[in-house]
Order: sequence, then C-alpha cells, then structure tokens
Amino acid sequence: MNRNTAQREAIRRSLQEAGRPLSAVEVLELAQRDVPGLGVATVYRTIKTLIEDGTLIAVPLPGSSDRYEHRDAASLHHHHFICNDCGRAFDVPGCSMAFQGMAPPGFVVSGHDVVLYGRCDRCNQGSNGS
Amino acid sequence: MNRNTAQREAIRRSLQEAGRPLSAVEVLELAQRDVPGLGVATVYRTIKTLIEDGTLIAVPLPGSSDRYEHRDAASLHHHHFICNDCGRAFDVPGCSMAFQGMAPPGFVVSGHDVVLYGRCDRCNQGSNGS
DNA sequence: CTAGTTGCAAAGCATTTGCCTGTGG
DNA sequence: CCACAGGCAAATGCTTTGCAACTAG
Repeated sequence: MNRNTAQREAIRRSLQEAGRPLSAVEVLELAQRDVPGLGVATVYRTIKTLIEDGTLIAVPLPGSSDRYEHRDAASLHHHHFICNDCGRAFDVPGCSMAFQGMAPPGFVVSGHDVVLYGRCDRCNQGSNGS
Repeated sequence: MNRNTAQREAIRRSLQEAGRPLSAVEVLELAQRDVPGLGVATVYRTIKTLIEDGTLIAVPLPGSSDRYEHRDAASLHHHHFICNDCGRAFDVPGCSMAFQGMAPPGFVVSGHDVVLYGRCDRCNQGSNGS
C-alpha cells in the first residue's frame, strides 16, 4: 500500500504548490500537466488515501464541492475566503471570535466555521469596479 | 401559473411551522403527513418556484444539502447552527462581527457566513454527556 | 375547457466503485 | 513476481427534467 507513482507525485505536488485549498477538479487539471492521462477516479482515490493518511484534510464549503488542503497548513485555527469572481478558495489565518454566546439557550456550541466572500487579489487587479 | 394545490399548501405549511431551515427531505416528510402520495420531484419543483417568488431563500451549508427558509425569517442578518447529533439546522439571530480586516491584503470582503456546530436543546435534554 | 401541476421514471452531475490491465519494489 | 495502483466505464446519491394524466379556476 502507498506506492510512489507519477500520478500520486503529481497530485501531491499540485496541492503543495497551490498554497490554497483545491477542489478535485483543480487538482486534476494541475496534476494533468505532469501526467496528461490522469483520470478523475485516481484523483478522488488518491485524495481519499491522503486524507486517511492524515496528510490532507477535507474542507467542506457551503454551496460548492469540497476542497482539500495539507493538514499542517490547516493545523492553526483558520477559515476560508471564496472569490465571487473566480470561485477559488483561500485560507484566512486566525480568528478571535466569541461564538459561544450566540446560540439560543439550551444549545451548546462546540465549533464553528466562517466563510468570507468577496474578490481575491488577482480578480481585483484586472477590473476595479463592475 | 401558481395554483393552489394541496401539495403546495402542505409544503408551504411545513416550512412555515418548522420555524427553522428545512432540507428537501425534511419538507417531503412533513408535507407527506398532509399529502401522503407527495413525490420528491414536486417538493423540489415547488421549492424552486417559491425561491423565484421570493417567498423562500436557499441556505447552503458546508457538507450537507441546501436548507430552505422563509425570506422574512431570513430578512435580518443571521447565521445557522447545525446539531452534530440530529443534523437539524436552526437560525441564530444577530451577528456583530468585523470580518473585513481578516482577509489578506488585496482581498476585498463583501460578505460572510458563520455556521455554528454543537448540540441542540432537544439532543441535550436526552443525554448530558457521552 | 385548458394551462398549470403532479407522479413516475429517466436524465444529469459529481463522486465512488468494479474490473481488468499495468507496474513499482 | 504480484499486490497495489490506475484507467475506463458502470454505479451511486441527490437533484432536475420529460411526459402523460390530472385538476384548479
């Protein structure tokens, strides 16, 4: 189990070099630069393996498919930013919010997720209004 | 367009009386108490119609399917709570957080979502630990 | 009457799995 | 060598759509 194949190499590299959470399709497209014949199934299977490894974690987002990022990049408490223009996800480090008091009586809060929406740096560069 | 049928009546009532965002399946099950033969397709179609009406809004949540709630219930800025036990979603009114500064330079934040996780009042009643 | 509605079944879409060929070690 | 890995295609699960029968107004 866990051989070193060109496919896995390419998938690991893509996620590593991206520096942000990637969707399965994003991983596929990036990794296909190294291994053109790469299939989706392999991407999904490899991602699943890497999650079981503890190498990756899944990042579920509202209204779009899961993203994946390296566990160590995710080790500090952080949240995510989604660009309304290009749809890419980014990490947002830190979060010093007190959510415990927000829930109604009788409800116990044990965790939270924050998702910011807006425009990423790249999409802001191109056009400044519209 | 927009007739008054028993099915729509039942679907509207279910969402209204629930007082919390419902998934399509939850709507189906509740509405089937009034209209046993009700099919899923009708639920999805009616929900879509009600969203276009402006009666309902869709509530996308990370890692689970969309919930739906009345627009007026959603008119005030609010967020959602998901019970880890029963999976039901609830509204959490209010939110006075400053997220604008959290994003990296070059990123413009125009909105945000907060999802709280934990245990709802009903699930807390039954068992207090475990 | 007749256009909007419905239930059923088939179609989509993203993700998963089966199966058989290919290959790392 | 040979069990793991990969590609293809079929299967899944949830949502949408096509279609013929049904019904509100």
